[in-house]
Amino acid sequence: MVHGHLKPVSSRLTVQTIGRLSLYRRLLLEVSASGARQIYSHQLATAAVATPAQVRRDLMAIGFSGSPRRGYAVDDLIAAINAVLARNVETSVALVGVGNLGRAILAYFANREPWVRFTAAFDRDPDKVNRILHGCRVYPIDRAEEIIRRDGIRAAAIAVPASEAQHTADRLVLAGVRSFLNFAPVRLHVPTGTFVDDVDMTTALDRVAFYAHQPQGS
Amino acid sequence: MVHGHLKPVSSRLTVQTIGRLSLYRRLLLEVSASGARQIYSHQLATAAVATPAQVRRDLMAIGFSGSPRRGYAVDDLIAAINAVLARNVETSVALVGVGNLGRAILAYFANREPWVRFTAAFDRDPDKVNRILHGCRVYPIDRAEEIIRRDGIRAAAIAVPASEAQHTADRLVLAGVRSFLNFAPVRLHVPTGTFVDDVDMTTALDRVAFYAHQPQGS
DNA sequence: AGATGTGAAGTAATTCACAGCC
DNA sequence: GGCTGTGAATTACTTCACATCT
Repeated sequence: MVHGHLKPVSSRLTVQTIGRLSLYRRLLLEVSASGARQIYSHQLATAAVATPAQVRRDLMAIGFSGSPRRGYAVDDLIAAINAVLARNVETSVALVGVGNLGRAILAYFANREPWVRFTAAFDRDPDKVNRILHGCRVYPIDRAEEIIRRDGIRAAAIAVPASEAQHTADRLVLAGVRSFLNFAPVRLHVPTGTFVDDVDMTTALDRVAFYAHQPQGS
Repeated sequence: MVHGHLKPVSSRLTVQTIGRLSLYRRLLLEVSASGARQIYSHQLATAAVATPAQVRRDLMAIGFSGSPRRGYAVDDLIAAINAVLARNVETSVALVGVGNLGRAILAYFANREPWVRFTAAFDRDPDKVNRILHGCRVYPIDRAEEIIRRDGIRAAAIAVPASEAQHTADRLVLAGVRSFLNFAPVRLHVPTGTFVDDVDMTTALDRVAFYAHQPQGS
């Protein structure tokens, strides 16, 4: 779930379009690696479990055109999505909370998305500090504001316990963070213009449990 | 993101209502622990970062009524949500893939949601098998069908590499699983009547990176 | 007075369907 | 012929606004 609000952004780029562009890019990178140079909207739609019209709308939203005969040029499309999603620069992300979940996040993203890098992690526990985990240095939490300001970090992942999440977010906002990946099972209150993407595994598991009990079919 | 599709379920219970009910329950459990017996829609809405009308609609959808004078009875509401979300029974969930992420999932959910339990985990690696992690026994992947059938498990979390996710899902569907929590960064193709909730950290991180670059405000 | 419950309105997102092009 | 691009239609979701109740 996404909240934190009000980012109409350049005209027609909604949150869900951004999400699907991320998915398309991932699929296209595989397609490209497999050697294909062109792809049709219906092929991309099948891979993305979406409709061809949806794919075309999304590509229209970023101003990317295909050819009626040959579809979309795979590598050009990847480049276009790269340009939109991260402005062709590497994004630095901070991580707060280096528990089980935080470490799994660092491991998961190490070398997975070259355009995003966890450049600093923070934890309150002195035993965790000053190590390097999966290429990311862990600092004491008190240095968060200083380092985030120094490095101009504007995105952060929150992997602290639920009870500390709001306070953590408040501090990070003051330090200049305006985009959050929130793993804590609470909703964060943030100022207008700040983005929050909730990765709410708790809610997700509850939904899965609910549908497991629904009578089969329909 | 949620796909897998077509669960109109009992009239007005949409996927997002189910998700918010999960959130409300979590908030209400805290409210209840703090001693409050009644709560107004606007209070719950503030905690959930939603509107009061949304909260009332959601509660209407599960047929729960409050009193104009005193709002909603906290414990009754928790009970009502429990009845809807998991039919008041404990849901058994299988985990496939006991890597970094899979282990973090087991750790994260251990004792977190009493109404859901990871009762069996599966992995291909013989070194991981036959241990008990956070109360969950790890079996060889070849025994998945057998054990899922035997225990009547209908929900599963997929935490295998992207390249194996579809194949894993196919096998689980055959064994009787009809609701998936998918952590792999791919979209699963599943039969109608099967539910998939994607916990797509990759997409989420890309979104966060995108909004980190958006000009501040609005 | 200040809540709830809800029809009606509004807004957002998706899909249809078809003109235009290769 | 079969694809793209897109206005129009549809569907889904949220919010308004007010009658109703205590």
